[in-house]
Amino acid sequence: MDIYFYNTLTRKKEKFIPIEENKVKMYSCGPTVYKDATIGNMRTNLFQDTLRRTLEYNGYEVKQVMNITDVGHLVSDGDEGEDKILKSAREEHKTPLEIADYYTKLFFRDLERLNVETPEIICKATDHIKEMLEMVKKIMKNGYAYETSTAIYFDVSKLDKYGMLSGINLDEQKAGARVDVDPEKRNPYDFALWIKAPKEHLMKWDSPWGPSYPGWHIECSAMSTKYLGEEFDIHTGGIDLIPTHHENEIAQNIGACGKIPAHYWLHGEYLLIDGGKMSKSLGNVYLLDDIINRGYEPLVYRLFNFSCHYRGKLNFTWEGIQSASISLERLREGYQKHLLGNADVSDEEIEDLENRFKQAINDDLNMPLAMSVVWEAVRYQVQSPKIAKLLEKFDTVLGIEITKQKQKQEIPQEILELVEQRKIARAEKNWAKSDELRDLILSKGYSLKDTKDGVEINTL
RNA sequence: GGCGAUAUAGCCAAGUGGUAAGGCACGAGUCUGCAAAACUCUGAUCCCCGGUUCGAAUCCGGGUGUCGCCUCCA
Repeated sequence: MDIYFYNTLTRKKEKFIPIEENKVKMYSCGPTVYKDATIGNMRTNLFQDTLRRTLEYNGYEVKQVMNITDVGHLVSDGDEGEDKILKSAREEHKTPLEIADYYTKLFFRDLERLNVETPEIICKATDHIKEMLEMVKKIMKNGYAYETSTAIYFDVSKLDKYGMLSGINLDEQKAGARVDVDPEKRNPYDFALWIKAPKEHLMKWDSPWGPSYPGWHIECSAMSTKYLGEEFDIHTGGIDLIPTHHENEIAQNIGACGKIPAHYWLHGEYLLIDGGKMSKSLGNVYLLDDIINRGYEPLVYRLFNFSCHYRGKLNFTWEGIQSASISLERLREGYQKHLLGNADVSDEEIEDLENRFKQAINDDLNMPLAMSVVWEAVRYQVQSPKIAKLLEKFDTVLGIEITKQKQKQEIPQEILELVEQRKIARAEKNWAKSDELRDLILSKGYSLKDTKDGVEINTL
């Protein structure tokens, strides 16, 4: 079955044709490890994970590379201000290495909690200084860069076209739109490939231009080329990376080897908070921990993400999380029922569900549509292990651990005794006492359900 | 000012020419002493105006609203 992706480069949905049959090489822009990753960051990672899982579902062997930016990302994308890592180091009284290590660990802890598959290659910028320097030299040699007193800049005017991803037209942009343009820069959109370090700068390396450090964008060009080659299949990232980071990455690769690195560029939209953007100043920045602290398991957030297409703005609300939480529970309960069912379902029926699921994910990762097929399977008119099997297969893409059973909690003896007393009261049809006991148990933090098979006790 | 996205039931959200998927909530029912849970059933003509068409949420034109980027951000 064909797969279609929306390609930011062409602004069209295109049939996916890999360079090498049955193999996919993809590069995913990873985090700058200077602060906690937000649930917004995680949305992008979930999108990328769904992408790779979909490719795997279709039988592709995926080689995914993800970078860890631990140097060079300045406070401003206009190549101004402090390095983000250094800024955090100063504020937290730690070394840059400590900062990077600390936030890298937290990042991967969150990915693991969200059941995100680990990329085949994870590479740190600081481990690839040599490759980056080589690339800068190459770009310079090809005539696409120039030196100033402070940095090596990429000269965007040397390109036939700068702005192919974001659709900006340099002629139409106001030259002075960016404040504080470095007077030595030839064009406002020129960006730093390499930056000369001030004396006290903590992170710097030797180079033909003295002690210096890399610009933000060169790492991705250098590392993608090293691990995936000059041309690979898919490049992913958040939508905000389009106008600067990815645009510059393309410029660098063209400057170095004349090629646009990736054939397909996929970008995930923003997560909104209560209808607006997430920002520190508004105080609405949420971490995965915040969701966990409210008593939800991390995979609830994963399922929540499937309620909307990755190219649409997803609005985060606690109501939405609650909705996803209930859904997750019902999906898992539904799976268990099918597992224990004994009805037969025709192979044609199974095949039909499977086809429609695959069609949905293969159509530019249409997860909301795919979920509707999942629900159809879960709520099928009869219960059958065949459907359970099918759901397990779906879950290789969903990653919501649909086979997971509710944990049996350790119930304290005190509660068990009260439940026993209530059982006797009920047998005597002493409803008043029965309800009194139920309220008492409730006040101690446990809820009761009277089912056909006896009493079910749950913690609140 | 430039670029872009979006407007579908209370909420979230699919659907891009043939009479509106799905989830959550609400309501009703089954079950239960009651409750809870579970299951079943129930709801929208798709921002407004005009046009194209046998036929439009879906195409075109105009309008309005919301949001994002161009400054840090996935």
